[in-house]
Amino acid sequence: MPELPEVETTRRGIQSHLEQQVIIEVVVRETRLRWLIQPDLPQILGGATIHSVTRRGKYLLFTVTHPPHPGGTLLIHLGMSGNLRIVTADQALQKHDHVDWVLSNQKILRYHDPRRFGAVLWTAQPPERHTLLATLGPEPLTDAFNGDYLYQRSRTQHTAIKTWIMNSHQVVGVGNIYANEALFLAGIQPQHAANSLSLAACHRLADSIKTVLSQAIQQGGTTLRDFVNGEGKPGYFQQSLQVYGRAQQPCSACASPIQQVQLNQRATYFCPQCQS
DNA sequence: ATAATAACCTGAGGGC
DNA sequence: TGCCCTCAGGTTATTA
Repeated sequence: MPELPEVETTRRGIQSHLEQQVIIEVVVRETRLRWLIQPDLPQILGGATIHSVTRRGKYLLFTVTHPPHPGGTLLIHLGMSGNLRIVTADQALQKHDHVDWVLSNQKILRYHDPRRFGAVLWTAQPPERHTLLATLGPEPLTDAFNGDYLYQRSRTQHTAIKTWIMNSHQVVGVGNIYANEALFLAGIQPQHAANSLSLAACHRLADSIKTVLSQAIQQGGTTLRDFVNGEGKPGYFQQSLQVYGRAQQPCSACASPIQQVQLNQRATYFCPQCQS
């Protein structure tokens, strides 16, 4: 469910409630996520102080210190259906509320994930060295990601450009909704081979990815069915979607019917007139 | 190395 | 009401 804008929206919503707080207790009700939650996580985190709440791609990173014990980083991924909310103790438990972090300010960070594709992982290493983070591509909203990078990296890649930009080893954070939207904005057909794009097209696409993701963050993300931010409220970028979920509806620019095809098992939407 | 596919899960919605 | 099918915002592991 959550792509970069939804994860960033979550981060911004929970950050101020967590930083400098001590973790009083960790309650794990379900350990079977994408990877099993390690059994000693409550012991490791009990008494630790949360220093910072940052993001790398679609991962949230909670840096904790625990003197005289070693510190480390809690990594949380929301998968397809996860969310993190700040709640109070009187908030009734819902089905699929898998983990609680009880904090010294009386608040609780609550992880909810029906499909359990998400992850809650602990690493004592610098987080960028963790196996899952070490091979990630650049952040799309930094200068390291630009048209030149996209052009150079895609020269040997015959896969569809939409599949390419959704690959976190090339660039992080772009999921199915925003891949569709960015390609529409750039005027590029999703099924074109990545190595067939001109340098100019690569620049348009990199710029479009930055624009779409930035605007979505400003609007608090996209709520299709169940995304909620740290306060439990939905985003509203869904009102700005130009192609995603709009099969057969008229293109906002030229009124041609939006087409839907399947690309690598993912629903793909584009305007056959505006995107070439 | 590259590329496509299977797999991990639950829940919602449609057709009958 | 219920059963069966398809689909869903992600990513890794496996297979050609």
